[in-house]
Formats: sequence, structure tokens, C-alpha cells
Amino acid sequence: MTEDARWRDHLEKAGPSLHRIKRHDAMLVDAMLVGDKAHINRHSEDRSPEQLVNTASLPGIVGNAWAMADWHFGYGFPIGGVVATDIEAGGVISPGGVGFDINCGVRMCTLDLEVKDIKDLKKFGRRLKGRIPAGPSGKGGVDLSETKMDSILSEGAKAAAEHGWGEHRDLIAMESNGLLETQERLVSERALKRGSLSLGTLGSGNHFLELQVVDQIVDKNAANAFGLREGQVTAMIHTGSRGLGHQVCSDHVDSLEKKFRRQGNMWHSDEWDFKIPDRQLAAAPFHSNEGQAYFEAMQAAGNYAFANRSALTQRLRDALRAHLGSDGDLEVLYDVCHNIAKVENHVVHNENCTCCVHRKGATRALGGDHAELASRFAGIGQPVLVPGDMGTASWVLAGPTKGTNAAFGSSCHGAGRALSRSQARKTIDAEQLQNELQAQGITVHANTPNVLSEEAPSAYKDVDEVIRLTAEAELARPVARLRPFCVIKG
DNA sequence: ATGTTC
Repeated sequence: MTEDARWRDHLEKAGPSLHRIKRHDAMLVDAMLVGDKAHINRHSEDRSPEQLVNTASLPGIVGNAWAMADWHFGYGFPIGGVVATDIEAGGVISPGGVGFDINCGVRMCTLDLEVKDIKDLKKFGRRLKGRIPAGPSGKGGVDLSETKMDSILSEGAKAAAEHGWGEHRDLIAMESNGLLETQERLVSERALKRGSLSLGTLGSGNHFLELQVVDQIVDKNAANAFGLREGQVTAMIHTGSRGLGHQVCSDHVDSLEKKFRRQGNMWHSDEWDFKIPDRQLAAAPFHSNEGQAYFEAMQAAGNYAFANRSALTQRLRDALRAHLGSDGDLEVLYDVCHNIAKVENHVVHNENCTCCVHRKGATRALGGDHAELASRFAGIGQPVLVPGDMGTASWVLAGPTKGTNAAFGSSCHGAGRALSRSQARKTIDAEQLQNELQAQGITVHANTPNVLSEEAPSAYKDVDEVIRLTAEAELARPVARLRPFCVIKG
């Protein structure tokens, strides 16, 4: 065993589908891995558990550092990571704990339709492809003047609705009502420029817009509350803050990393007098100027992402009206962030704590008695939207009926990659894959053949397995499984 | 994830 894999010496079972890495070396708290033995062994050759261990030494960390069941290697922090710091006790905020695609997230819409109600599905798919701009460029975005950009960054989905890129009634069906408070708009000119053309565009990689059909109801009570029934058509939009959020992250990662100098095998900040084991965990005390500058810019980028999912929903509504003569009674079920840091109150070791909860590839999962949740989710729990891959399934889960789960009210966010993009391109033939998916009744409109190969179901882990582990660890409970039939891919 | 190499 290498020095680097010391975490295995400290691993113990902590419950059903739950393992603990006991505090050792520079760790300030324990780290929790959601998964059974077999699941953890599948990570024997990647360094993501070490990344999780590293996060456990961040100043002000409280509770445990967590890795959700779909954890994998990321920039500094593992993707799937949940890290909470006590911001009244010098706790830090770290851009690497949020990720490059700030407020990447998922919106799910219910339609009062079954698949058979969509006549000439092939034609509808082509219409959607024509109206949903996809791919790395911002080509096809809405016309965003400087004034409108300001309102989007400060007011998120509400501003989008005011500009005609969303509906006001959708706001109550969004995490934080689609609005992250910002005092100042601290976003660089470069970030603004990158965002100027891409509002209302999907992006690339694992981002998508899918028409899905509810193929299995697991929790009838919750499904009723969520307005879901077997055979029903739903739409799922998975995208984030595009180049704008990426630039905000880059700006702050660059400036914060410069504040750390190597000292033995750690990195030290003279300014704040603390050490981190990996420079990519560069962080600032939440209440420092640097911490606040990042937080405000992150909020603004998060608002842009909410507005982006709103604008795409509006384009979907337009496409439905053009094809069906109505929008199919499309309603937003919920819209969640899975790359964000939030200030939240939690009880840690029986004491109230104002925490900065970093969720990087993790979804908030509020209990059904939480004040922020819309009343229709009372006694049920927050909808947790988990996008899978384009040939298998996505899932809707629910947070606890009341109270919070052990992971600061967090759950998983997806299937997680099994093959790297380059491995997938090398080994998966795009045309053959497209034919295979078509034979299963799944039409994929991909921007390029490479995207098809990279996003192949076999390039992903089994989302059903991630859901099973998440449920066994009692983080969230499965409500419904959704199967795609029409996929728009960047 | 990303104007996929400032």
C-alpha cells in the first residue's frame, strides 16, 4: 500500500451503505463515504478518497466531510463532496468546493401528456433540436443587453421572467426561489463577456434537455405530491452558468491559489495563517474580503444559471406550442443546484451552527418541514433530481419527510463517469450507439459524434446502483424512475 | 464543466 492510500487503514463500516474514514494526520474531522464495500473497492485506483480526506483539514470544517454515492475525482475537492464550515469560527469558503460550473443544476417539468399524445415525434425532436441551442459556443443565446445582464445577475429567475424568459409562477418551484442574494455584482468583465451571448443555451458535455417518460413509481404518496404518474411525459434540463460561471471560478481560484506557498507537504497562507494539503483547495475565511468577493460573484453566477434554465424552459414551451398548439400544461416540478455553496443553519454536535455548506456535485435534500419548501411538499420532502445517462434513466428522490439527513441535508447528483471522455471516444462508435439507442426508442440529437461517444451509457456508472446506495444510507428516498425518449445533447 | 490552450 502506498503512502497515498493511508485512508484505507482508517476505514470502517459506519452503517448500511456507509463507511467512515477516521480522522488521521492533518484531518480535523472524520470523512464519510456513501457506499458499501463493493462500491468503495471500485474506487481502488482513483485518488478521490484522498481528495475527500484532504478536505477534512479545511479550517473551520464541522461535522464530517462527505462523499455522496456518485463521488469521483475532481479539482481539489472530489465531485460528490459535501463540506460544511462554521463561518462564525473562521470557517472558509473555497471555489474548488463548488466547482467550475457554478450552479450547474437540474430542472424537471411535468407535462399533462403521454408519449402517444405527441404526434410525429421525429418531427418534434427536430423542432426541439432547432430551438434548443447546444454545444460549447453561445450561439443562439437570447439577446442580453448590459442592463438585462445586471438584472439577471442580481435577481436570477425573477429577472428572467420579467424579460419574458420564464414564468413568475415557476419561481416557487425552484431552490431558493431561483434567487441567490447578492450585495454587489462582483463579476469580472471577462466573465460578463463570456456570459453575454450564452443565456438560453445548453452547453456541452453531460448537459442535456430530455423528454422522458415516468417508467416506475416507487413512492406513491410522494409521486402524487410531485404530480407524477406512470406513463406520463416529463422534461429534464441539465445545465449551468456556462462560460460566465467558469470564468468566475477561474478568477477566484487563480487569485486564491497565489496566496498559498509550499511548506513541507502542505500549503500555507501567511495572510490567514492556515495550511491546506492541496493547493487546489485554496480557500479564504468566509468573512474575509476575498471570501466575500468569491461568495458574491458565485451568487451572481448562480443567478445566471437559474435564468439559463428558465430561458431554456421557455424555449421548450415555445416548441411544444408550435407542435401541439399548447404547452402540454408544462409545470416546473422543481429546479435544484448541484454545484453551490450555501449559508445554512445546522445542528452540529447538539449546537446550532451557521455553516457554509459546499455542495460540489451534490444536491440539497430538505426535509418536508423546512420553512423554505413550498407547502405542496410539506410532509413529503424536497424533490431531489438526479440526472442519469441518455440510455438508462434519471431519478426523482425526496428528502426526509421531516428534519434533516446526516449529510447536512444533501444527496447524490448523478451516475458519475466510468470512462474518461478520451477513453469513451476511443472505444465507442457513435453511429452504432445512435442506432442501438434508436432501437430502444431513444432518439438522440447530438451536436457532434464525439459527444455521443463521450456520453454513452457505458461511459457512466449504474445510476440505479447510486440511488440504491443513497437510499440505504438514508439520505433520500426514491420516488420515481424516468426513461428518456428524446435527447438533445451539447 | 470550459470561447475544450491566456
